[in-house]
Amino acid sequence: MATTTDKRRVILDAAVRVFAGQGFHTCRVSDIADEAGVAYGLVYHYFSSKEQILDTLFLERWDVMLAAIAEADASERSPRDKLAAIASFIVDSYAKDPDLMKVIIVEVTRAANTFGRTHIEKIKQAYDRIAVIVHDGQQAGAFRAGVDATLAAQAFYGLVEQVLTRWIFGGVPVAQADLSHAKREIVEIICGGLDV
Amino acid sequence: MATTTDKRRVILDAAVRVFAGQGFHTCRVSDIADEAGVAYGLVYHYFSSKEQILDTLFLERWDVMLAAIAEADASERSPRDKLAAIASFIVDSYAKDPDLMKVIIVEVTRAANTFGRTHIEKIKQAYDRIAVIVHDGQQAGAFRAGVDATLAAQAFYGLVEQVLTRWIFGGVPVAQADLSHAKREIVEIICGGLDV
Amino acid sequence: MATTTDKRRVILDAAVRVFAGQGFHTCRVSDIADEAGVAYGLVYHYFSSKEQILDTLFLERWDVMLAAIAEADASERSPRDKLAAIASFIVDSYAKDPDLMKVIIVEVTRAANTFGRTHIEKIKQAYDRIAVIVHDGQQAGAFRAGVDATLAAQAFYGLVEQVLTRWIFGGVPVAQADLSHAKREIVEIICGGLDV
Amino acid sequence: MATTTDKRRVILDAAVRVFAGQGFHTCRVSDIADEAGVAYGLVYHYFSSKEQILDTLFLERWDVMLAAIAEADASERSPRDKLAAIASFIVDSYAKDPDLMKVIIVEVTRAANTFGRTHIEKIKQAYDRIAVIVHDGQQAGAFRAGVDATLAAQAFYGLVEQVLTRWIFGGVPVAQADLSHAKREIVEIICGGLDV
DNA sequence: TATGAATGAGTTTTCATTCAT
DNA sequence: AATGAATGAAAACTCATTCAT
Repeated sequence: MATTTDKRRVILDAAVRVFAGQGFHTCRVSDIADEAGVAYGLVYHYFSSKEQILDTLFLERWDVMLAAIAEADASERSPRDKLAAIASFIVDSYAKDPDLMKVIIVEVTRAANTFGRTHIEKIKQAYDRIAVIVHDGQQAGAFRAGVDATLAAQAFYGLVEQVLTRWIFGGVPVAQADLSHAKREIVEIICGGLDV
Repeated sequence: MATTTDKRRVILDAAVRVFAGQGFHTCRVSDIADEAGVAYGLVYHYFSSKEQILDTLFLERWDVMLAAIAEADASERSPRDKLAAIASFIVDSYAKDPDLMKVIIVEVTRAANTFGRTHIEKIKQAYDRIAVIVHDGQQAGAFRAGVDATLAAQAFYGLVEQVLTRWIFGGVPVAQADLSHAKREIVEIICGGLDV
Repeated sequence: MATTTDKRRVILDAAVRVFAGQGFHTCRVSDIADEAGVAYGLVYHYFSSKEQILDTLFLERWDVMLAAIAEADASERSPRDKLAAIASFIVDSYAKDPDLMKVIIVEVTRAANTFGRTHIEKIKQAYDRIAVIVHDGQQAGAFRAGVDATLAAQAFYGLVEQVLTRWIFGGVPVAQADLSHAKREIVEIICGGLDV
Repeated sequence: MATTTDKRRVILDAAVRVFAGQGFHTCRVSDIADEAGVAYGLVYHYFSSKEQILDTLFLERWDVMLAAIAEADASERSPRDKLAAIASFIVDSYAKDPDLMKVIIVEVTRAANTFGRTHIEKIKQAYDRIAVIVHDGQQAGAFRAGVDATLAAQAFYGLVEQVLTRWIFGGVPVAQADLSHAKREIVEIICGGLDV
């Protein structure tokens, strides 16, 4: 059993904890090195800047996310179940590694100025694919035709992000029951709406 | 002769433009002074720190927002129209001063770590009041009882923020038609849902 | 009597001493600040970088030098005396402020890679004006026509620089007698040549 | 089969190109390793520091130069022809390997502070031997007695260096005709002088 | 109020050098 | 000999904040 000591990975993982704990702007590179238990310079051996670490973290994760969305879309499920699968995936991602999701959302996805700018395109891909699911659902008669698909996709993704944000802000570990509840309700609200 | 030269106001307004343009973390206090056309030190005459400027900006605006929500809630409208009024108010706020809304959302509302922390309570008030509207709507039989009111409020607010974020990221001025479209659809989606 | 405390000047003068003593590449900005007796940051208040300080020093001095050459050329002297005046000016410049001349020569004039590059044009102006003096001397029949004027100018300037370099390397203060001797001999060698 | 892969030599040659291209202070040891196509650590296997590489380069070349001067001096030539031989040797050295000469002159010979310091003695030997040639020429009645031999030697060497410096700064490859012209004129100016 | 020079701690980044393999 | 990961000291530069005028 190979006790892998991939220092690059160690640094990346340490960065997640540090970014989540103090925030990207607030932390120092030395905090990451310390947390990783490696020499200062090694961080720069593997990454060209603090930004590039965040970059890497985001890209790694977002690609998994895009793959999950694609897979959901490609499945034989109903449109509603496709959305459910996506919501489920994101919620589970948070449950598995709250720090990582916190970093992705707080420091990248929602940071319109500094960082998000760089990744707008990549981020939009996720929105767009969800919009396609909604649109196809409308074509297939599973969803109401009268709604703006793009806006609906935003509602869906906005709600998911909002839920995670609450958990992130809350600071308390989220119970298994909350996860299930959230998964179920997210779809219920978006699909069922508020009207009687 | 009301050539009011309230330098404090001038600085505040300049800060909005600077924060919106470069981001809170990226800009320097001198950028604000330059933009305002005042001496460096004057910024510190009126504000104790860079943070305090953002603080002030947020508080000023958020109180107006809370008032608007309260007013909507207090009105004789239907629950759905109350949500419509709030959506309308926020969208109009963006139309009137996109830079300010950008700053509020990007630098405060969504900055879970650094800044948002300080204002969580204040921010939550808005969410909570919206949740109350939903809840009351359910009590009154205007909204479905089966939905989690808190989650529904998050869906509503999440969608609104998501729409603004799109506009913010887009960088292009938003047409009047987009505003009206957004106002209408936001409510339609949240209330009507996607299901046929 | 205005005890001028132009901190900018103080920094510039301190830089001369530090550059002369340790060399541009070897010294730290903090050495300059210390030598000047000012806070670290003030150096950056007046100059944008360590390089820019050297830049300023060079430009200030070289312009004086070009003016001296121009003045010598404009005078009614014989070509030989014009060269003598220039040699005299440069030698006196060294006598007056050896550190400054050391910095100019060692760190700028002779540093083909890093720094000199930037100022090649400015440096060339001096060479060219001297060449013109030689050329005019040849036209006027005061100098031999058979020699390449540009090369002769290089010989003249090369010798002057070589002499200063010796003094610089020598490290010992130069006696008045050495100065006079040098002024006289420089012209004698360049004009009289070695041949019997 | 002499596919000699003397890595030490390869590193040395690569260093010449790198030093010439970026300058000693600006380049990194890794640049040299990259240029040489060897592993980072190998540079330190053969040399104890970046300085030592420059050291080696200088010493190798300067010894050849001193030998050439000695040889010229030992020959049966006239003093004037001895100087001509030396000028010729240096000019040819530049023609053969401009980068190497550039490094020697710019980074060692002219760097009074940092590097030259170490080699002052070695450098002076060249000057001194040239001065001896001049002095002997005066004794033999071939050169004018009235001139300071040391200064004359400086004039000679100063001109040669100045000519190379021009070529170095120029950056353009030098034509064969320029080489011959320079060789001829250098001696002509130093020996014949400017006077009619 | 208003100015902007002065301060100096704090952080990123660079890179020569070492060392285990 | 050869490799390149690992180390960490060193320095430039930034900028919020203070303060004398």
